[in-house]
Amino acid sequence: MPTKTRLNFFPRLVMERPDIALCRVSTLITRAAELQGHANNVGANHHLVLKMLVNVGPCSQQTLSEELRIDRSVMVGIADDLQKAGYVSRERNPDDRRAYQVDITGAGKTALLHAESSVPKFLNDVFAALTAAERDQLTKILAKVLEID
Amino acid sequence: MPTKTRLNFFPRLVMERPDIALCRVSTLITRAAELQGHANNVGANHHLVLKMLVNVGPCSQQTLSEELRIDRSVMVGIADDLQKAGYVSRERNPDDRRAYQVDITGAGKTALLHAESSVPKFLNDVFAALTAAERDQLTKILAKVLEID
DNA sequence: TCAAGATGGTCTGTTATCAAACGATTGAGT
DNA sequence: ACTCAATCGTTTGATAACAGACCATCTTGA
Repeated sequence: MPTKTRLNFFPRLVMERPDIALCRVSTLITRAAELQGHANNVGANHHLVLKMLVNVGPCSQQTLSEELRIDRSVMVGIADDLQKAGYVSRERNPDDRRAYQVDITGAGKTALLHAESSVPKFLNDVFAALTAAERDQLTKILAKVLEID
Repeated sequence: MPTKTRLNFFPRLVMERPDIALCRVSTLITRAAELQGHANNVGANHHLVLKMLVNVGPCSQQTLSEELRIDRSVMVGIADDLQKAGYVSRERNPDDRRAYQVDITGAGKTALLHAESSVPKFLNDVFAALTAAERDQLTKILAKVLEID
């Protein structure tokens, strides 16, 4: 039988089109997260919302979605989920009755702590091939790319 | 009126969870591509298939999808599109009648050349914030992360 | 030769995401 | 006071991608 040909065409593509490589890595991350169960990248959006609420206090859905780069219409579902789980409260802002005032609850803080505890392991798995220095470089480069505001 | 608060919470997230930053960058790329019309990231998959066919010759859909990290079931649609456009031929492999023999046509080569010509500008726009050295670093880091075969 | 498993391509259902439109509310200008 | 545009949250429709099942074909091993 014809042995499986190893083409290794992709590395060349990475050099020529890093943008596509970025997309591939990001789907790779999603898969890795799914393998590890929840609280990593599956539910990453929920995770981020809780994290932000702890760090900056009560927010409107709009603020959350702008700051976290999550679409407004997606944020609706996330807020639904978190509220249903009892992780956030969601009251109308009395000063602006269009907006909600989303805030994290005690249960939400507990859940966040639990989720956070599994993050280091996850990152280690995803970026296993990278040295600490390379991870720092990557982080800085990504921050620069995202500085589009 | 209360001035729009700039929270800048996201940079902190980039430091703590580069995996999420990667995902955000990749959606950012998709958006940028859409703004610029086609032949960049919109249709990136089609582009990649043509590019690979030129470089490695006729392939089965399976080989294309493995090498390019595109799901088999997605590859079906891509091959359909390319064939319909006259950019590839698609005949059964006589040695293995399960598999197709996908090959690029003259029209496909022309289309690829045209698409390639707009890539440098696109990459420049997406990675505008990065120096040449940083782009090299990013490319190398991505290649390393993807070295999961 | 024949049965069992692997492989190539396809199709269906599910999920995540975005764009666009909508009602409700707010703010600005007149 | 009144109108008009902007904003907040929501819903709907569209698209991309993946998982899983499916059939046809090939390969392996008895």
